[in-house]
Amino acid sequence: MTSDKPLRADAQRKREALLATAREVFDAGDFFDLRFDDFARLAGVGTGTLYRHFPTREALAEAVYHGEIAALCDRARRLQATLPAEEALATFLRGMVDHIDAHQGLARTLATLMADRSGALAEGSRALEQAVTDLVAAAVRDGAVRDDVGAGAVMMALHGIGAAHDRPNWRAEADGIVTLLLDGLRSPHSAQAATVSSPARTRCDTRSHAAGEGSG
Amino acid sequence: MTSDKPLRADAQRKREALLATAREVFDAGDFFDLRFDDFARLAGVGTGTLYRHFPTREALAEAVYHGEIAALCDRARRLQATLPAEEALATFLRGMVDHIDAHQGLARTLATLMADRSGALAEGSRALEQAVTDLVAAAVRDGAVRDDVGAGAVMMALHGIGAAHDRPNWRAEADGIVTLLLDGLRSPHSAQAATVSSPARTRCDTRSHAAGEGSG
DNA sequence: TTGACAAGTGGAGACGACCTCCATATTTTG
DNA sequence: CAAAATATGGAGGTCGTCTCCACTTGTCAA
Repeated sequence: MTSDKPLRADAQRKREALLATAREVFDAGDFFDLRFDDFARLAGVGTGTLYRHFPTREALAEAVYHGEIAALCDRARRLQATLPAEEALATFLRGMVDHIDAHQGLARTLATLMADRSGALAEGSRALEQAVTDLVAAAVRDGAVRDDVGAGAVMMALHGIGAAHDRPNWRAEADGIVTLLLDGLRSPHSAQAATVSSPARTRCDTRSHAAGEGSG
Repeated sequence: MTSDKPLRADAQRKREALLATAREVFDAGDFFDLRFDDFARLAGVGTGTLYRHFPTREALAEAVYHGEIAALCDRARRLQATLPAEEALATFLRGMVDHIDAHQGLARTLATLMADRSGALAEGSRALEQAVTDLVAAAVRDGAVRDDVGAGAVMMALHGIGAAHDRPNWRAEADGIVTLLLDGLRSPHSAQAATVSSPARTRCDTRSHAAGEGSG
């Protein structure tokens, strides 16, 4: 699908130029402030050419995103090959935060795109998701991590970390959420799960509520 | 700023009409597919009137969002008043998932808006954030929850849950992430033994401790 | 090298959404 | 009731998006 027809030399060159420019603008976080036409001029091509290569803004974003994802998946694989499963997962997640931190603009752009119902990035995400799934699955197999919560939850959390890029205290909070995830994953459900939802405790509650939950 | 000048009777009526329409469209998830002008026609007002009341799409969204937030904050306060801190937090988070689940369209719209750098919703979010912060703080005071991870991380996770609305397995994953958060929050890092001193919970705690503490 | 065909280019201009402006209508006040 | 203040609505200006096609550039066979 990606290379059905070999591009002509100049076409390839223009395409690269567009991608390079896109990457820059992406990283600067100006992706949505820039008229799409100006984009072309900035890359030194005509509007027609821009649209020929990338029919929509999202298509362009997707192309940039693709490389990004590939790198991250690579990293996941390397970690999984060289570290114990649990540690690989932890390192990967921490690394994701570092990565997003180092590419705020890109993160912001991706967040915006993800929110769009276009789903242009959904496909690209799938690869990343597979990597995360593998990491979690390995940790589960090791018995280092509970098996009643899928990797999807972790993906969702990553999603949130990326989406919340503009929070003033982002870095600390992102680290916090990763910590919570990892601690939460270390199978507490077999031992202490009863703490909150157990009948034992509910009965005890009578003390405080009575008026409690009736009103949904 | 919200009510500097008392609106004229008809103005108030039009405003309500717009808000009602907005709420519908919001819930249907069509908020961004609809031409802003058509919005006016749909509510039975002219474009001029629409823009007079809500200068931008975001302003309109913010107005809708505001009521939503108020309701959620109310709920948080009620829970906090009637349940032990830890349970209040847990119930609130589970309830948030229910709420978002029941209002997918709204969730999607909000996610899109949040991603926008406009920050139009930042102010509205602040109230919700305060509510969450209070819930967490109370749980920390009770010793039911670790104190080295702020409420911000929880907000970020909620953000993610809302933002990831279009994942096929959304509900299960959202539940999963909440579970991870809650389990992660139950102070695994500072030993729970030290916290029994908290007066509010002590009386009741003896029982649940007896049930859950064995494995410490 | 050269000719001929395929592949690609670029920017003028059609299109359509967003928003402003003001003549007119409605409410409130004296 | 008249006048003043306030609000309405939609025609039309503005500006970004995207299409279209006359022209340029690359490729390949002889």
